[in-house]
Amino acid sequence: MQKYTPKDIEEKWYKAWGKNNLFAPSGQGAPFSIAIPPPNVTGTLHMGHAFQHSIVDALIRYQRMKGRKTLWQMGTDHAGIATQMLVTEQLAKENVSPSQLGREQFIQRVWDWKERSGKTISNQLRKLGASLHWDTERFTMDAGLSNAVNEVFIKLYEDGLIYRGKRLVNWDPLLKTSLSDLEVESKEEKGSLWHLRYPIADLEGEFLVVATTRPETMLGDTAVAVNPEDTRYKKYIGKTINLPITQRKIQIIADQYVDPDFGSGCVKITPAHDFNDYDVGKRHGLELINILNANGTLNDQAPKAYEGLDRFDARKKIVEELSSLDLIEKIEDHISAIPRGERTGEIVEPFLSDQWFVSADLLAENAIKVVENGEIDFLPKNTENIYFAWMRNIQDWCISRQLWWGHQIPAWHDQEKNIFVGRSEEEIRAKYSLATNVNLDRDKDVLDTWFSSALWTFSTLGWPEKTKELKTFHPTSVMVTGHDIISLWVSRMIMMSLYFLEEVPFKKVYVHGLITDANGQKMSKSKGNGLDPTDIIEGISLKGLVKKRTSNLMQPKMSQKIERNTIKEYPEGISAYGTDPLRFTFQSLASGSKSVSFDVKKVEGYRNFCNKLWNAGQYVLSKIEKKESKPILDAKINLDVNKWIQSELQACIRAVDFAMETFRFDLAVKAIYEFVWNEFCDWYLELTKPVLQSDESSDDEKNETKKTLITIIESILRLIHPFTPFISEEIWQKIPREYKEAADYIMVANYPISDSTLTDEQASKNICWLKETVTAIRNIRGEMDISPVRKIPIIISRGTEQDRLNLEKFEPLLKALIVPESITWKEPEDHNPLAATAIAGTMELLVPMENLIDKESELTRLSKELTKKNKEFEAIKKKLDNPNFIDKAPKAIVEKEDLKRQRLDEVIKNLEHKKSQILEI
RNA sequence: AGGAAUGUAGCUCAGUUGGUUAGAGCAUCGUCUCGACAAGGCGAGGGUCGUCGGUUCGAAUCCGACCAUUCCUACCA
Repeated sequence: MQKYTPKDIEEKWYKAWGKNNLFAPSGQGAPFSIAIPPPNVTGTLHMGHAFQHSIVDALIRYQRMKGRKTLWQMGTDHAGIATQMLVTEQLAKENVSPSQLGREQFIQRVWDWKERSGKTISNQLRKLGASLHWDTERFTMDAGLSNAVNEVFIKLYEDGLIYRGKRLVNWDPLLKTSLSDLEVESKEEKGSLWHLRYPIADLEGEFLVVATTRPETMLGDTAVAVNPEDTRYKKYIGKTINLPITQRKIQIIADQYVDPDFGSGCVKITPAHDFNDYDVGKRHGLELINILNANGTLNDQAPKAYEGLDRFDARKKIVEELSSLDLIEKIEDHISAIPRGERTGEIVEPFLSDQWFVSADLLAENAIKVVENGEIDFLPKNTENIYFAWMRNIQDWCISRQLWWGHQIPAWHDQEKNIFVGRSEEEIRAKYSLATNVNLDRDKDVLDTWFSSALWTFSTLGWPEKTKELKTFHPTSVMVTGHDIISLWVSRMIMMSLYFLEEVPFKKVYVHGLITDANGQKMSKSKGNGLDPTDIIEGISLKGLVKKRTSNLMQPKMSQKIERNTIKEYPEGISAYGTDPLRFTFQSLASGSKSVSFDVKKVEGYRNFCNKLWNAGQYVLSKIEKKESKPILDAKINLDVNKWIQSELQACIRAVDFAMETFRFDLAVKAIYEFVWNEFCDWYLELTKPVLQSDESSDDEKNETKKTLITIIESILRLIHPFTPFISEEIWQKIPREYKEAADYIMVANYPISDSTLTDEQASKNICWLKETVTAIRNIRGEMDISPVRKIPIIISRGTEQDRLNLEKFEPLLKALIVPESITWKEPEDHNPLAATAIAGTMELLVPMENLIDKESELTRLSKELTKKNKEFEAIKKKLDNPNFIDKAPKAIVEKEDLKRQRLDEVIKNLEHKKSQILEI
């Protein structure tokens, strides 16, 4: 028999599905669509992607099997900054700089790179089993989407929602581009606070002390501000400062912004290099002195000695010079939040430059409404707080980037700095009747990548054309994403879709957690704790893993530590667990919590589960022969075991449906896991063995059992398919056609629907009795170290009439599961031998002690059992002794408790009796 | 500073609207080649549900305070 080997069964099916066009929307059901959060075209699949796409694929496959016309729209984005950086780095290895190459050639290089590497992520998604519709794959830079971007830009400009202006923006001096607020990360870092003495003009020897974390910015100071109420400084307001080094004179002004209790109560004002100072400057009409070049060096506004110096070298020099002038009061250690570019890690500077902005207020207003009124639901509900918080305090969005890779802004400038926005130079010339001697230059900036991503749900469906796809699949059904992306992307999609289509982009936003390592640490290259989903699917040696984690480190010093940790955590590397177990693990983690820790041990557990399912499949298939299908399929179901497992299956289907409706993927897979392993494998399969093997069971019984076996496993496979597509397809394909749903592939078979007529409570009760009885005997075996194959005599005592009936009915099954030497029924009044006792219901199961059972161990066992039961009894007694409980609690509860008390009382008396009997020996 | 979330077994997490003895996986211990499965079977141990108070007949669950951790937003130069 073939062993479960994920690799052997996973590779072939994806191709088969694709060949048969199963990824394309089909059928007449209500549309269900999801737009993939576009991965970076030059990127690779990371754990977050794998997690996210596993969830989406489960949703998509579930709805597809439910008969919906299902589209999972594939596409990638151009990731302006990340991709431009990457290609620049490649060029650097050839000792070529982008400027040497020129804009056009550089862009060509990026396209070349995209052609080469763009397939990596697609292939990884295929490996993951993602049932994406590849035929309509889109890319943010392709012609159609670029056209959509232009249309949106032009319309927003014409409607007055896009404007251009000189503003202070976040500037990355390495990339020499602006960044939006959301692309800047501020973290606390150690630094210094320099307290500078600024000499007051005309007052020899008097100073104002200002503090700063960036001394070099003093070269751009145009004022010193104090609080107007500050009595210490009132007298200086209106006077001037001789700004050291520069020899400029700057005013002392009064502004409420200054906190008199912080530091000296004096603040240097540098309007061109600080966001707060910018506002102060505006209020007071201060001059803006920009002292920086785009690359972070000082410009000609700085004294000659400083011109051309890098900002941090300038800082050192300023401090030295001030120090030699005795103008430094003190230097303190200081921790402050340092803003860094998300991609480059470079310290971002507030920088004065011409930029394009989307004014956000109007767009935000509508976007807030649709979430408030429930047109869009966030799941889990509280994630909408992130959305509201950002939306209600929205700032205008800086959309221009000084990059080459991206959508070039469709605007032209003439000599007089007039701006013309349009589809092309020709169109503009015609529209504005510009003479041929007017020179037009195209704006050099490109748009923020998120500008094109904001159109994603509709641009990928063909907008601005009124396509059939757009009509059918928009608004999309769900957006699945991480909470870190709500402001950056989700909110902007909502704004754009509302403005341009007057409908929401999606009806639901499911926000999943962030994948961390097994210790709850964020996975990162620099910590060396990251995992590549491909390595979990295909396996990797320890050596390979160490190499992966330690190569291209920003801090090579970490290398040894990373290696040690890796050896400790994965001494054997990672074995090839396969896609299905990885996917099942991700589902089990999707509980709605904010962060989810990923442990390879979990994958191992679910790999074992897949193995279990595999073996169960083997067992069932081995019992079914094609040629006898007729009597099997015609069989009527009479046996309790068969009715019971059907009931359990129905309950499981209901649980899965409920979980899927509420986006609790963890509960969905848990329901399946428990049903398959704990009921189907542990009990049902074992119970079919005596029926199928025994000569005493009739052909009818055998046939109905075979029928049930195959029915249940076939349903299980369809039930589990959205979560583990490959193993389910593999086993399902081996089931002879006549036993299964009419479909060529399980992927497009119908999803199981729960059928309440298949629920049989009496059968379930009876099987429950059987399980309890078996468990009780197994407990004695286990505790008494009696080998499971050794035959033991069993006496059943104090049983009810129902117990006796059950015993009769299930004797063959009991015999198979508990391997008794004999089973004897005794009436309560009969004398019982000394025996080990177990309780099932109120019935006593006795295993006579002779030669089998040790007195001491049985006493321990009885005591343990007694303690448990007594504790329980006390708790119930306490309740029932409370008159308030009897009075106020619902009758049903009180009766239930009372019944429990009676039963326990009986059980305890029996146990005590047994104990005293043994003590007497 | 403001906002939000989390705290349940050694670890990672479930626990629907308050109502049996608070569950699972992994880890631990004992035991078993029993014809699907040692990637397994069978059995066992392990928890004052962060702390304190309140509401209630009854609280892991509802309310308040506190402690701890995490995230987001804004940062005082």
